[in-house]
Amino acid sequence: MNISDRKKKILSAVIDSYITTAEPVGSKAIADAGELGLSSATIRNELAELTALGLLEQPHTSAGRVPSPSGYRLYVNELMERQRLSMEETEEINRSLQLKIKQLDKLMTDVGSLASSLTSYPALALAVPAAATASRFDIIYVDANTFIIVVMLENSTVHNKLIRLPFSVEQGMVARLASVFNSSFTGIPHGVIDASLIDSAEIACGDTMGLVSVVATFTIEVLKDAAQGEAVVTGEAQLLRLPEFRDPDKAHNLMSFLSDSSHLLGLPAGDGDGDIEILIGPENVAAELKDSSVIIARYDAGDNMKGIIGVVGPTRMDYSGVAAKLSYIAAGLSRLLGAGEAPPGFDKLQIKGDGTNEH
Amino acid sequence: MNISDRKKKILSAVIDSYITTAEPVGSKAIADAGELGLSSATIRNELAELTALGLLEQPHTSAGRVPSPSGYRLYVNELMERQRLSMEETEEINRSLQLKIKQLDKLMTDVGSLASSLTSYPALALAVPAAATASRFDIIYVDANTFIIVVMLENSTVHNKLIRLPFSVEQGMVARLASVFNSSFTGIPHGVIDASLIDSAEIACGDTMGLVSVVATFTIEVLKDAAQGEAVVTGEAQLLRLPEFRDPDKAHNLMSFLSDSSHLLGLPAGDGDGDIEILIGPENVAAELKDSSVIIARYDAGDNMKGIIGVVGPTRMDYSGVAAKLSYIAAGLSRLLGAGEAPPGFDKLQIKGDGTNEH
DNA sequence: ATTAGCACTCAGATGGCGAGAGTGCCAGTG
DNA sequence: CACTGGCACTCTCGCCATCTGAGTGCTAAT
Repeated sequence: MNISDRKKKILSAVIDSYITTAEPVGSKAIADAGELGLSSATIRNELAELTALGLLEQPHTSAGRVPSPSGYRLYVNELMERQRLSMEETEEINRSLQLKIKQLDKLMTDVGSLASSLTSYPALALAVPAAATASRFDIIYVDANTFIIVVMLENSTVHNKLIRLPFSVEQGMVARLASVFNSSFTGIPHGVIDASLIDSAEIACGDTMGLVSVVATFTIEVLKDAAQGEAVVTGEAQLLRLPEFRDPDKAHNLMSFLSDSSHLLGLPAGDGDGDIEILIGPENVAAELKDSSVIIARYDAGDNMKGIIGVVGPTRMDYSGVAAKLSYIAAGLSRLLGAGEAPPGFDKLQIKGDGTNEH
Repeated sequence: MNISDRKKKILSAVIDSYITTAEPVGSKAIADAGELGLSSATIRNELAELTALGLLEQPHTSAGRVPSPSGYRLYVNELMERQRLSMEETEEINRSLQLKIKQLDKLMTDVGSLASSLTSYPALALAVPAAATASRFDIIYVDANTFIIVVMLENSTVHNKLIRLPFSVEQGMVARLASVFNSSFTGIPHGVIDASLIDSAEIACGDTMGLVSVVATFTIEVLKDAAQGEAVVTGEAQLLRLPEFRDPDKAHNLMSFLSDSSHLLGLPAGDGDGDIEILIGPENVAAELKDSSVIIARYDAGDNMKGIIGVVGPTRMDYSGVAAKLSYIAAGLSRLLGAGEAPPGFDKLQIKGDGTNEH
């Protein structure tokens, strides 16, 4: 798409204004701003051409212009100014992250709510499926036929599951079980544990009741769960603040979609660290997101700890501000979690997304 | 409040109808239903008196009647039929609970979403503060100055925290640390661990770097967190389904209130198992809930595992249906978590809440 | 190439009107 | 005396017509 410099400026002006006001913007408003030194008539002509090019849209004949998804795309790809965070903002993020990171089990939720409160949009945080490999087992005896299996993975997360058996097991057996599991099933990637491994463990343990195989089944479940990743959404209420979601049905649609996290697990994937991906309106595959935008940033702190944080909002979004914040959070996460690897700065940030499926 | 039998029937009729339609109900509608064999004029007179008593309200002079909070209170206390769940429903709940309960760390969330999907209202689940006592420690070595402390509590929950030190520690030390913690700090209720205990552990361990005290500080934090209880809210999107929350501002208010779980931790408390508490409109202390109702059920599976599940909705709520479901879920939870204690049936259910702060 | 001017369009606000639902009250009835 | 039929009254809501103003596209002038 090759368009004149002046058109680009005008497009930017429309988008900047629309992003903050959510009102269609007219030629007069742009002329009055005085940035361009052109009369409203001239701008009107340009607006008409931009509309013909599909970069702007007109809600109705006598309204101002509104950016189309392709308009946003162009803006994001070429026009948008990279925003730098202020000292205070970066410090605040660093500080919050330091605190959050200490509680690994609530990490996702916490980082999500950090992102949400920082951007004022609903945020999503997900951990990308990883090869789940156990690094240690613990089995806690609760009563004769109940115990809890605690599995620590190589990615330093801890998972647990309650097991209830139809027969009773004495405490000593449970301890033996734990040690057998520790020697037989650690360091083996999920998926590789098969019947033969279980059999040999059973023999090693002198188990006659099929106990090992029962517990192994549970263990595999735990690993499977862990390998499946995790997704949380926070700050959904933020949606209702936005004029585009004053229609409760629209808001309800999107919120129910978001609250089923399985939808999110499918969504993104991909590698890279610190880079941003922006999906504008119809570029989203899910129908429920067709007139929303999603901005995601990847974090990556070694093989087993990586994922995505992002926000969801209307196509009218502060792309550059949100991208900057998310990118910074993701980079901070990578740095703090990864044992002292080099932190990729915001400068290295690359905006991805080619807009091939513009409509 | 002493009112004629006929008035009670009429009040019930109004409430039943209003609960399902959300429309003010008029005398004719009640007369036409034919349950009472009275003419609309008679019912009109009764309605006028019920309104004078403050049990009903009139949105405007020529509208039907709407139950007032006191009206609901009376209904809940005296009029409401206890609803029995169908065979299918109880089975479904039991089945879901069996599954959910296996993942202790996600228990709250899962039970919350069970309650929410069953009742079609936003649900809240909280674990009541308990005396947090560790039953086992594990320390996982990540690298020379990073490790994870895993604490298992007597209530069979597992917590963990990342520790990063400014100096390095060799792996052997970490193992020794774990064993000292296991012998010194297990079985001791949170709050009792003090400086002298830490000192003696330090000596037992031969620690010269203050390592024990650092880790102990973290441990106490974990215990403190655990003792503080946990609250989750699920299914907030359900609110938007309801006519009373079609106003986005109202919905936003309530949703933001709910999304800050600290508000909820304050709310209920109290003991009892399986019994229901209903807070109608202004009976709620929090201003944000003044025109909503909250129904909660308590579960209690021994000293360390108890809490509350509940739902939030408009005052126009299916009190009896929701109460029955919550009560059943709570009882099931008590039964499944508590090691085989007697399950309190729905028959034993008591409705609490005296409505003293009616307006 | 730009701009001033002008006729035109259309969404949204405003106000009046009628329909309908529901009420309160009164007079009549078993 | 409790109940009912009837009636006048009230008030909301939806509908329609009107008006206003923002914004456009086009044309003619600079």
